[in-house]
Amino acid sequence: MGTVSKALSLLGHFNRARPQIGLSDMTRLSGLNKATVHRLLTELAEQGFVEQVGSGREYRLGPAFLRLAALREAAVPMREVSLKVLHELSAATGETAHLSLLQGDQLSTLAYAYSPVHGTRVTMEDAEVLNLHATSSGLAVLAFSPPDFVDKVLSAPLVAKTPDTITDPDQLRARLSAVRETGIAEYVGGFEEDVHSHAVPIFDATQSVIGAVAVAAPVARMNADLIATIRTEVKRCALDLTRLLGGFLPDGFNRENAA
Amino acid sequence: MGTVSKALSLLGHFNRARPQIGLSDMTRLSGLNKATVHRLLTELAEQGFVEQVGSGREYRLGPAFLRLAALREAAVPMREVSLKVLHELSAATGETAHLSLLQGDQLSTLAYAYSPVHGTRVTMEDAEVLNLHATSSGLAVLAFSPPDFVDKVLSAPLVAKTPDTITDPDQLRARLSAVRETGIAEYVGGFEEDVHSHAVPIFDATQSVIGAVAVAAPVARMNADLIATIRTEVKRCALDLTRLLGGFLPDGFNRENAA
DNA sequence: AACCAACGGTTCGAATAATGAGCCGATAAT
DNA sequence: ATTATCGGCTCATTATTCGAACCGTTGGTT
Repeated sequence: MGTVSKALSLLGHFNRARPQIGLSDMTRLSGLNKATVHRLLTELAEQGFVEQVGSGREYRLGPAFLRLAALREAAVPMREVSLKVLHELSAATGETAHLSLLQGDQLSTLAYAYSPVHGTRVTMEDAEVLNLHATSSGLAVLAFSPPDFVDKVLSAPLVAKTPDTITDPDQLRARLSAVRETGIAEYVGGFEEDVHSHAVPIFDATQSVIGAVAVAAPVARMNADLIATIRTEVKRCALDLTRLLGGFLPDGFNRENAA
Repeated sequence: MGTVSKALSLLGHFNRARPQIGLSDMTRLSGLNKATVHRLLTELAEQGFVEQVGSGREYRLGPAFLRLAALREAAVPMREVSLKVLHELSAATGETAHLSLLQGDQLSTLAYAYSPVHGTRVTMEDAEVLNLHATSSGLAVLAFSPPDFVDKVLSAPLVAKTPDTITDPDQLRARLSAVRETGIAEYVGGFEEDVHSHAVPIFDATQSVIGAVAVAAPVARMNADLIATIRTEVKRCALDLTRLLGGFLPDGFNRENAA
């Protein structure tokens, strides 16, 4: 791995539960040498990608990201576009809709929308990270990913987020081929208990999968009617999003099922 | 300069006018070797910090920033950031510094900092509300607000907080165009008597004005030297704050005056 | 007070990764 | 057909990065 990748991978250890990280912790998290981590953090700090908080000398994400995210959004108004579509989707289904993008071997939630119809709902947080093997979005993405990527993901240790998480690679592969048949992925309680979700992949201009749009509802509310509505709506929404973002369906994608 | 800094500095060449950059252009912009730039961009792309657009093969900022900016936002509240900057500003000027944000047709003070240098000082209270027509911060904001907003504010009854408050719309408009020229607003005794203040607007990611940072001093202490110091420092501080909060100066903003 | 562990940060020879001149095939303009 | 640029790639040279060990400090425990 190159030096730049090492530096950037340090940034991936920040999350909502761990917003600032000390040098020693970062050393442990990254598996790199302490001197190396220190030098990388120093360089990241010089460019405003991390900054040190006054006492304790821990590091946190820097202000540069606000600026660059604004520029990214100005160049590619993905978030704005998807929020609009997600609102429609959550309104049509009465449930929580979200869009997550593939980043490395995880999914990162870009946007989500709630429906005001029900008091109880599946809640999301900004930039939430989803596991590929534990979510319907993950299955949707994996089903249309290159085989070697799937191999890599499934050969790594698969964490059971709940008792219902599938951690057997063969079982997962069977699910993936079902997803390829129908063009839609389904998962019950794999990431959080009592959540039943459906997801459809979205693709970029090179016909590669870049993420998935999903609708998540409480298990208790899921019935045949709702399932039928969700499947129809999430498929249409995913197709819209792929098009709005300038993407194309891959040749193998089942258009009848998709539409 | 280290490799990581080189890679990160490449990202700085993206802006609104130049949202995507080809390899050769980036080579010229950065002054680095083409092979080096290519390798750095490839590594940045692997981590999602840049991505290649389908045709032309140009590079643009990647989706990773959306995620990291959301985390930064969650980790570092705006108030904390501005307090740090305001402390520096009050230390550099020896006077009271404050940041106020536009809320409706008033300004609401988000944060302020005192200097310990002088026994007498201009005092603030938390979440103090300032009138747009009676304060330097207000003039700074109005000067860079949309015309219809200015019309709305100036057509409403303008309260005279002191004998020195300007309540004549035409006179205020003249002041606003002076502010646009210089990039800094000045007001003597308009909100409280014996207070002389300077303010510079700050902007958000869409280049809209969101508030102003100001330094206020007792009239008795204001002299040519102090004015020069304040004008320099408050301009620099406002620029820093705009950047720290992820904003951009509007295209018409006089950068020479701003720096 | 003495001790100790953990912290952030630094040092320096050895190991590794970055560098850059030049080449390649593709594309597009002349 | 020629030429100029483009993005991308190779490889010997070289500069940078790595990492075990070492500081000085802090905070807790005995």
